Amino acid sequence: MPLSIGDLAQASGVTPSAIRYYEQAGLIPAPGRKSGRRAYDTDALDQLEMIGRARSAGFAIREIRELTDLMRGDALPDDYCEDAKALARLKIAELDKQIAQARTLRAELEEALKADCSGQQKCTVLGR
Amino acid sequence: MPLSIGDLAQASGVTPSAIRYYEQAGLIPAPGRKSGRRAYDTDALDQLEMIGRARSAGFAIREIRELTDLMRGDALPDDYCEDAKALARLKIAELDKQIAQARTLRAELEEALKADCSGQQKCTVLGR
DNA sequence: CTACCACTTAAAGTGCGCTTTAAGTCAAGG
DNA sequence: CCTTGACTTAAAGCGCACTTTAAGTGGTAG
Repeated sequence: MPLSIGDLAQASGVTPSAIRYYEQAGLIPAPGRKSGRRAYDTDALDQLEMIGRARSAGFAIREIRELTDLMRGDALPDDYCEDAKALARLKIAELDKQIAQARTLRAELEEALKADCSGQQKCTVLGR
Repeated sequence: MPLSIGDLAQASGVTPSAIRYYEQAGLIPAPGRKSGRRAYDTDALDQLEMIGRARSAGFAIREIRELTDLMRGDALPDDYCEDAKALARLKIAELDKQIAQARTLRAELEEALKADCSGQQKCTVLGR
């Protein structure tokens, strides 16, 4: 039994208007319709979750579209296979860099937490 | 010898206008002036690098300001120490979540790379 | 039949994070 | 002296990712 856009929004935490926006932007395929209304099957949920991960990793809508286009294998002749692999490797490298930066920042915050302010005039939690 | 805003931009990879914007937004303190012009010392560079990490981790300018305010220890009575710690812990948790998501996405891309398209009609690099 | 409610569209609006513009200041070099 | 060029300001502009609005379409419950 297919999901309405409202159901999908509920399940995914993405608003209906954002889902329509993603469809228009080509991030998700246009679903079937029941009496004019969008009817999704459950793998739309997986797609939205992946989009969420990519967004939170800082990828732009345009970049995500490049990836999802490839993942759907749309009109992708054999010749482009290496291009697709190159794009994937590029994104992996970006993720690695981003993960490293997040870890550095995490360490800085963790370090700051070690400070002990008890008995001091000023809080030194995040100060030197 | 202090750096001009142009020098700092060169060294940090952040444009002069973005640096002024960060100053106006309260992310970095207003530096001293030499005949009307901003004169930075080298720890401005560290601050910009940290801001860069936080931005790339998806933190908003407002959130970064909260952190940098605390790190400068500005007008922070002892009473607020626990608040500061709570904020730091919150951001650490956000970073952990974000790192986990980035890793999931990385694994998805890595998995896609394992496909072998040679001799196929369509590229399957990022397909099912 | 009526009312409601979730949906539909296209278009306009919003907030963020800068960037660009316009007009002016200042120190150094020719 | 005059130009050059990097700086100064305040204000306007821009692209992105949505959100909101306005007007309309069904299917269902009372």
